[in-house]
Amino acid sequence: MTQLSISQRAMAARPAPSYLDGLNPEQRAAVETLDGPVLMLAGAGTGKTKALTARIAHILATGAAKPWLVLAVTFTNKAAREMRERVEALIGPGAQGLSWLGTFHAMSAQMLRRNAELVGLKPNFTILDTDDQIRLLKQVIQAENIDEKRWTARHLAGLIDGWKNRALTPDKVPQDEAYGFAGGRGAKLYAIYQDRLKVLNACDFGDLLLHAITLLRSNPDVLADYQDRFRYILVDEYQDTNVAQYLWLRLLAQGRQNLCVVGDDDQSIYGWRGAEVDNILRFERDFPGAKVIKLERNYRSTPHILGAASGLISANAERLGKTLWTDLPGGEKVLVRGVWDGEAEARLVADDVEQWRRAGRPYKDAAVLVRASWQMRAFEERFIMLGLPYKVVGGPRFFERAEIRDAHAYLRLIASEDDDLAFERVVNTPKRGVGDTTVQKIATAARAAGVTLARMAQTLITTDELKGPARTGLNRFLADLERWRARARELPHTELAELILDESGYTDMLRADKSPQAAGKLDNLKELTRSMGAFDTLGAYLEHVQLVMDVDRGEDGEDTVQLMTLHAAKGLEWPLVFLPGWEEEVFPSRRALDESGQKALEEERRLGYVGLTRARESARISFAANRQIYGRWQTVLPSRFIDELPETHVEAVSDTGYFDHGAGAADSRYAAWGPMAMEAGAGFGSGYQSPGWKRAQASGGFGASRPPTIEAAAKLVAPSGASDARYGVGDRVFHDKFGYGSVTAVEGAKLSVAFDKAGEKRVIDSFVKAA
DNA sequence: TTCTTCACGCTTTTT
DNA sequence: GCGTGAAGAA
Repeated sequence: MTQLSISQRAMAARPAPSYLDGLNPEQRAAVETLDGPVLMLAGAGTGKTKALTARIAHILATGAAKPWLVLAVTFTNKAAREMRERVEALIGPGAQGLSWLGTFHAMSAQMLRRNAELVGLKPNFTILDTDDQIRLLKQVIQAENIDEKRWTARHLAGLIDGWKNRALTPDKVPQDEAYGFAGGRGAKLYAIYQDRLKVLNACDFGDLLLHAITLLRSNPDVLADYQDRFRYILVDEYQDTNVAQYLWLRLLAQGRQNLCVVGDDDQSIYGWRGAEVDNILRFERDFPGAKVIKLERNYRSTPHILGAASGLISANAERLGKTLWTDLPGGEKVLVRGVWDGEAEARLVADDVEQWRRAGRPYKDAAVLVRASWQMRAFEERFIMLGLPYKVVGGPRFFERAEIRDAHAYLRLIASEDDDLAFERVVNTPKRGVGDTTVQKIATAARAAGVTLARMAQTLITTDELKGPARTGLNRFLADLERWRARARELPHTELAELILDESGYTDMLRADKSPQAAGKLDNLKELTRSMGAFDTLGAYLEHVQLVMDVDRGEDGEDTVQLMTLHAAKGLEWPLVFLPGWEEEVFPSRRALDESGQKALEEERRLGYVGLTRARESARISFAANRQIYGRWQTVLPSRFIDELPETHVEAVSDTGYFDHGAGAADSRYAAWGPMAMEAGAGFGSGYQSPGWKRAQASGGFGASRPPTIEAAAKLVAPSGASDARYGVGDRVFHDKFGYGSVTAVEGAKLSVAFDKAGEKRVIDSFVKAA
């Protein structure tokens, strides 16, 4: 008798198993509807994870299936970890043996390791990350004599990823798309790249899924085995699946049709990396007889927040449609505030946070969610100035840092000497006199002889092919590798890593580095050796980092304001949420709109919906009049999304204080916001429109090198005949004939102005007189 | 081989 | 405005 059936009997003895406690009728239906396909449409904050984990608990506890016969797929390792923990919390040891709970990629890798030969790989294949992928593609492009400045490896990598997301092998790439790269050689390069991967016994992330599909498609016995094995299949965040993942699932689910997918079409925000909202919109057609269960009761946010979010998302056309409701009390309206510029916005947010803190609330209950990571800088600067504790979530990932990748390359070389990409990465890091020319020489010879770089290097140092420092350096490098491999047998892998970093001169190189980042890099390497300690062997560690590009650094529990992108915020929640930068061009992002038009606009809107629904008690949107983007000042307009928020749930407030023009403004919502009113034609008083000068922006404005100041703006809107209005160097001016310019010198009433368009300087009398 | 200088281009991000 | 990356100089 297994432990499972004991706990099962214990469960059966009780009328209502505890994992069903506190579930509402819809959630309960989602848990207990076990036969046939199920689509759980779960709006934000409706207890989706709770229902999903309870469903797994239910399957296991009722004995419907053994844990190893349940396939549960997520997108991120974090989600997989959380799911496992929560199922364990619900039913205890019965959850052990959930060996098929993980990400699409990890599950694919698991299948491939068992049957690697069937797709032309060896079972110990390596998994390349984006960086390896790009370096390999660069080689392919060079080998084909293509201008790599015109056609970058990064661009090609993007195309290939896109094709792989759509499960397109090189022969299936549509003609017109292949023509988009290097004059029609896109598909050919893709094919060459795939050949190179095979030679290297390597996969990129897309390959994991693609090879798994190939494995299942071309081996009916393997497919039948998995179809039979997986009694129940569960998929989290179904709205984020791409075509390849859809095909993967369809193959596996075809047998028993016991597929339960959970998602929210309104929270699909990864279209740009291949996610197809269509998959969830189409589910009922793909799986006839599917039961659709909607979770609409929200346990997270106040009615005002839900109202604002619902109003916004209702502007989208392609929706399955849900109406979130809550019986939580009213709370405050969503605040919308206009500010002068990004700095003022950061000041405003920081002030709010301090007030929140003074009211006895913790910092960690507040989050700032931005559209793009460059927006974080202003907040960080302000927070640092005030000594306000904050934490950037996401950002450059630990395992993608150069020093960590270098260390890994050394370790990979110890584990398998034929890892060419690793060899190339560190053969001259730190510098040992083995430059590009030498590496090229080795690579050409290795390719010709059909051996690995390391092996060819070994051969070449015995000949006279290489001379001087190159030969000495390479010789020492190879001898080092040999010695480390020998030590690897007796030394624990953490100590081995330290030894390698020391003896290779890598730590010395960083110590000699005077740049401020060097110290951090050394810390990161320490962190690396520490995190290796959690694994028994070097091999186990490397397998882990290849798939799980994240390290559990256990820094939870710190009381800090959370600063992150909207994308990173999905699945999280806070009582107080700031949503800055709601301006056209920024959010919705102009780039997204340029690239994918209406489709992108809807996705941006969903992003706004995700942002709003993160808030439990208070959501505070803000927008600026002037924004520094890539070091250039621009005037910006409030986001169209602000207009789409239902007024009944929104409170518009001004914090500028300087430009309160009240009822005269075009839209009372922006009443207090000077520049907007100006743009809208509300005017700043009769004197503003003086002959020849349509508009004089404050210092700053278009393309200036310093931010506009309130004082300068006030000066420029001085009453008519204001020939005495004084300008400062750097002020922006606009002239009918010459367009925008900036003041380079002031002499009495004469201004020297450099006009942007004309590219020349002109001296003009004063701002009331046309030049 | 390595150091220096100029040009370019720039979201979101997981595996 | 800044970091990367490629081409020329030492």
